[in-house]
Amino acid sequence: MIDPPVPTPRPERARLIDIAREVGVTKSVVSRVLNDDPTLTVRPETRRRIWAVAQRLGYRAHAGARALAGAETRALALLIPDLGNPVYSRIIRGAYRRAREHGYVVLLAEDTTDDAADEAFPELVEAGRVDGLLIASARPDHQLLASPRLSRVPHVFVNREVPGSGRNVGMDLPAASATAVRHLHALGHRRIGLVSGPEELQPARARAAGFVAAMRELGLDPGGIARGSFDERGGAGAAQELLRGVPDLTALYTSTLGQAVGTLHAVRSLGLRIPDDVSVVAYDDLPLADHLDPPLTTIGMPLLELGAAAVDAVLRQLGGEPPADVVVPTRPVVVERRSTARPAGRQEVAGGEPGPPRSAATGRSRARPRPPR
Amino acid sequence: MIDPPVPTPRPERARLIDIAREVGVTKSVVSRVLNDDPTLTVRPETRRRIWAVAQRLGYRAHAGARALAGAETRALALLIPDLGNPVYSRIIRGAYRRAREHGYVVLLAEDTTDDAADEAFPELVEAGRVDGLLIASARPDHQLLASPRLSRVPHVFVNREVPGSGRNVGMDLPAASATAVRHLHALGHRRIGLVSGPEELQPARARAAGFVAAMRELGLDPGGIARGSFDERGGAGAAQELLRGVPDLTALYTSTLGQAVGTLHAVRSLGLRIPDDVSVVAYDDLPLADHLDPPLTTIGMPLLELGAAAVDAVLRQLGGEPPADVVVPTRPVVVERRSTARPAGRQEVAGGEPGPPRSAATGRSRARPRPPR
DNA sequence: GCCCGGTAGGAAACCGGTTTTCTGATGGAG
DNA sequence: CTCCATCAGAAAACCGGTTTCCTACCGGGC
Repeated sequence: MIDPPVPTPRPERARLIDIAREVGVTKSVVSRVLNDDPTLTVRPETRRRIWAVAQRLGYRAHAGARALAGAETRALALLIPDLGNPVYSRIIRGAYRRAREHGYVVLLAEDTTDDAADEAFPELVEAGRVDGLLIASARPDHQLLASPRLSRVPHVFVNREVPGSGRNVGMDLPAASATAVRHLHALGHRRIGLVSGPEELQPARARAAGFVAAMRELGLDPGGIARGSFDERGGAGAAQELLRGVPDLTALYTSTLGQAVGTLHAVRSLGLRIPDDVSVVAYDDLPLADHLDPPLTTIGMPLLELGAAAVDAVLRQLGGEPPADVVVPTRPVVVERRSTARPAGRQEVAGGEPGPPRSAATGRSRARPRPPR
Repeated sequence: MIDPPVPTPRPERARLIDIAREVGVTKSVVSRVLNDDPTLTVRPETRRRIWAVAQRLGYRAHAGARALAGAETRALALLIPDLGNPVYSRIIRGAYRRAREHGYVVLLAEDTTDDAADEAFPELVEAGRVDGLLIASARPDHQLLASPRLSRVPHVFVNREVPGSGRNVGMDLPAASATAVRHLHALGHRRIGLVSGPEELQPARARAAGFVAAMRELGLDPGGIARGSFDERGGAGAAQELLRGVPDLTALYTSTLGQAVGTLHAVRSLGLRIPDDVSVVAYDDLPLADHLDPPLTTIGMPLLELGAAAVDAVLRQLGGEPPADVVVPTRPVVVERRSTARPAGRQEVAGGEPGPPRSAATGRSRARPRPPR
């Protein structure tokens, strides 16, 4: 016994040549059969046997070898700024699914502000692990945007536009604001405030623009806008500013679900009730909305489609087409829960004019006992 | 002009041979210098120049070529069951960081129940994209667990044990329960209920076992346990069951933050106040806890360390060590917010016996006006 | 003067695919 | 019967690294 049993010397993967040997052809034939090379002519019988053996052996091409041979990696990288934010989980899922339909894998990387971002790009793109790049919610000061290295790889920007890039994949944000405003207007609200986001962020501006346009169109004063960060704290601050500064305010539209959570706090801390005194609508419909108190009326956005569209766009670039901006056509929808109602008249607007009948809320709409005050 | 300008024929990556040519050596020398091959002897001057040129050209080895040449991919895959759950985002972050410290990349894949799971494994492991695998919260019926293909790649189970695998990386769950129980006991609670998870899930059992042990140790009756799924709905159901079935109950400990959200709903829907009538403590400290109403007292777990430990464990396997179970040593801590207080006496327990002074809450611990009753 | 050992690096095989070019056999047309 | 086209597949180069083995040079000891 000179040779002790080695632990794991053989990877034991089936290789092209294993199939070739078993079928009795060369590996080039196997490769071309499995890849449907149209320039190859083989007997149907041989073709069938190759497929059968590949199946039986569980063959899968070595991604590295394939990439090395000049073909594609068949992988895309998706850079996400914050995996703790559930918005992205839907975009990711949409991207995954579409990628799979095209035989691609999506490699996810968190692209936080700190130095980790420096690494994700070189480790994935420059190490040749991926063919293309999806960048979600790029910050305007993202160092990658200025880098010439970025331009050498097909890429798109998802969920936050980079103006002038011609590679933006987005949704109709103004339409989302209009949907929210029109819903509130239909309920009878006239003074509506917008809890907006940081002015330097394009989506914040787009939602604000849509808000202003929709308000004007309905003949309402679009002046009630306050800004804060996209998180709970920002929402609380902006909501407080609006509730204190805008007289007769009966409804708030927030730019993120996080802001909505802060808004709920702010409203209550001022001793007001939701939706009795103030209705609240939030952009983005996520599972959390169901479990807030009260369950939150939201604007549902096509996030799955957004992820899918981003994959489509980058695959088009891989196919040789020039990059182009894309807007997902699906329209925002109102997901009505219990944070919106007709204005009861926080002050003099006590009279109830007729409005559209309230549609059935999602979830159990058990009657909630109202404690006397 | 026979040859029109081709779009992007040259990847324009710097290769080993580019460096070699510029320095005036062969690529084998460059490779060995950059990889610190101890069997190589070179003049310090040559070594220096190689590094300098590599730096200047922004050289990065092609991952595929490296993997093909028998070396490692320097990538690990992390399978996550649900990217919408923020618990995982912390584990992921911990794993990323530790991996980077060792020069590895983490490729993330969502491993949902549906067919997508079938693809993640072959696409990442069998395509040779990764050297090892971290599997988070494997369900006991996960088809991968039975597959012999899994045993051929180094892997660990994170956050949910697979009994007998000898590859579990976990935290001290019983200690978490004990921490919660002791905290509530110190506040004066005597009847404490556990909102537990599905019995077939190992973490649910571990938390329940720790709960029972801690209760017994304090001479309390550990009988108040109800089960539900780990989400909001399960928490609401189990909490309701406990609040209705267990007399004199003054505190609830929930097994997840999601269950806590459901529990808050259930408590309120029975007309009880938090923390005045019922205190609530949740397992897992996440940002959301700060923004619930009231902000939730939680048991903070070492999730970053868990992710890091999982990476360490799989890297040890790559280094040739046999797999072994790991328990992250960091102890759970109480993150006190406003969902816990001394029991006011939901019924006859009205008298206030002295207890330990309330520690300072994280965040603003603004005095909370208690409305008269 | 010769041999020896260390220093500094060269040469080449190999990993597992892809792709282009080439060849042998067959069969039908003329 | 011969020739050419087509069919079916073979052969080999190549991608960019890693790794093992080899070699040329140099100085010193005997």
